[in-house]
Amino acid sequence: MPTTPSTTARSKRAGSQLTPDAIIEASLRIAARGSQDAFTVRRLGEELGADPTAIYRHFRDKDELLLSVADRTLGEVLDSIPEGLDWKDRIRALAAGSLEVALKYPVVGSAMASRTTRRPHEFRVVELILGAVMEAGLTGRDAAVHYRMVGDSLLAFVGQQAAYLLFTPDVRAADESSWSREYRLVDPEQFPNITRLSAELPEVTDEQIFHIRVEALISAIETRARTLRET
Amino acid sequence: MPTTPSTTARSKRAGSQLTPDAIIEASLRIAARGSQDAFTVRRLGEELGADPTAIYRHFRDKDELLLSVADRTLGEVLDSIPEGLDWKDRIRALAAGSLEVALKYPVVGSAMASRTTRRPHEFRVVELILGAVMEAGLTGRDAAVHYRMVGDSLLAFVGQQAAYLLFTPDVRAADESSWSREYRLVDPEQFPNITRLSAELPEVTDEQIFHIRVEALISAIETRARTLRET
DNA sequence: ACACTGTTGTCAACGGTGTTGCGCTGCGAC
DNA sequence: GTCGCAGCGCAACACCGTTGACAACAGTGT
Repeated sequence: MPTTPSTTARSKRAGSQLTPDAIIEASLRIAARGSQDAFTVRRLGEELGADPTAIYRHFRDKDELLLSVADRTLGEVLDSIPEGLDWKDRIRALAAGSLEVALKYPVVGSAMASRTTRRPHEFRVVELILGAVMEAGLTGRDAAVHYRMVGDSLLAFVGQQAAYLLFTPDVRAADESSWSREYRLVDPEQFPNITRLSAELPEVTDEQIFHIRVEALISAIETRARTLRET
Repeated sequence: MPTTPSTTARSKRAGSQLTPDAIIEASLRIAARGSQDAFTVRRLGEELGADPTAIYRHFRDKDELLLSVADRTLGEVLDSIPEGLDWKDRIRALAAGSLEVALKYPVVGSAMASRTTRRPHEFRVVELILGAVMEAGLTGRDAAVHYRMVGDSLLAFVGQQAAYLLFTPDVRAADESSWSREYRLVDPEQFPNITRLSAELPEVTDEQIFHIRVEALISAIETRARTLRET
């Protein structure tokens, strides 16, 4: 059950082949292969050259492993954020970084969309967002609510994008074609707005949506701060 | 394979016990029981008093059934939106209605967070949102992008809330307690902002977050429309 | 030097999932 | 009256996460 060789400094003993770190890294390797290769316990055992069930000596269940893997990727995100940015750019960097790793490890990103890891790196992210909204001028309950808005929104969006990558190619193709095909064929009487915009709708890219959603968060914080300042 | 008795008008024959509609309604009954009762094919067969695999005579696979069920709930949402609202209140009503049915049928809401049903009612939702952003003063590409912002954001948020309801009680308890317990115990040196707000953070309710996220979307549309008007 | 203890990996198996192929049945059409 | 065939039940498959019993082995106390 203990994750480290417990007491003494004999941690370098050759006997223990598998370590939590090795398992996490193997998980990331599988996750990086996207939907081509499902992230299953048996597949993980294969990747480690060990019996699949050996994993249960180091993690209580697959969920705990997933949380640990997610926390590792959170670290990647945090390390990619440069120092010395103002609050807006810090949020932008956090958003961009989160999206990047979520697309790199889709299984992880999608599984974490409505979870909390309660692990070291998560506290750093919370601290970062709180620092940003407070630097923007919010305090107390306002800061708390706006932090949750930013945190939940980023998680949801990033999870949404990641989950999309996990769909089988045919599902994804059907999804994409609907914009350019089916939406062009709707009844103009019943759906005048769709008809009017049928040319523009398929042109919208994920990057545009991502950008505008992040800016919406930032401007919500800004607006609230200005309102407080004026009263 | 055909979903209707194919050719002639003999659709009212008594022989066929199962119909797509009956299956969808049974699915909704199970989904409404939340996480207490998993939404599985076998459970669905039990609910229908039929063999589980009989469902495959009416739906290609579980995913297609899920899309149909989701479209049905979309209808519920649309019917709950009153006439004669201005664009802001229409978006608010759509958001509130979506959240309501997603929490009523968590499995459905969570599964649809990053999907597109490509079914009748979905076109009506798209039309509704497009109408709102155009009434706000956006056109062309601006309208298209902002529609996607609203649509994707609502879906993501509602899916996130629904997914949370599906977690086993112990996972949910661990999640909730983290705010009131663990976040109070962090190192004040390393996490000054968390420490400063440790009293306010657990006080934030889902309703507050929901409200502020929806308003952020509305004000983003408003701001963009004002910018266009001024130039 | 020895037995003991606790950790780590292997193996077989369990209960659960979605899904498919085969055979029966009974209705509607001719 | 007979036939065709859609609709359903049944058994089974492949896959999933997880558990319990067992073997190998390291470190420790006597």
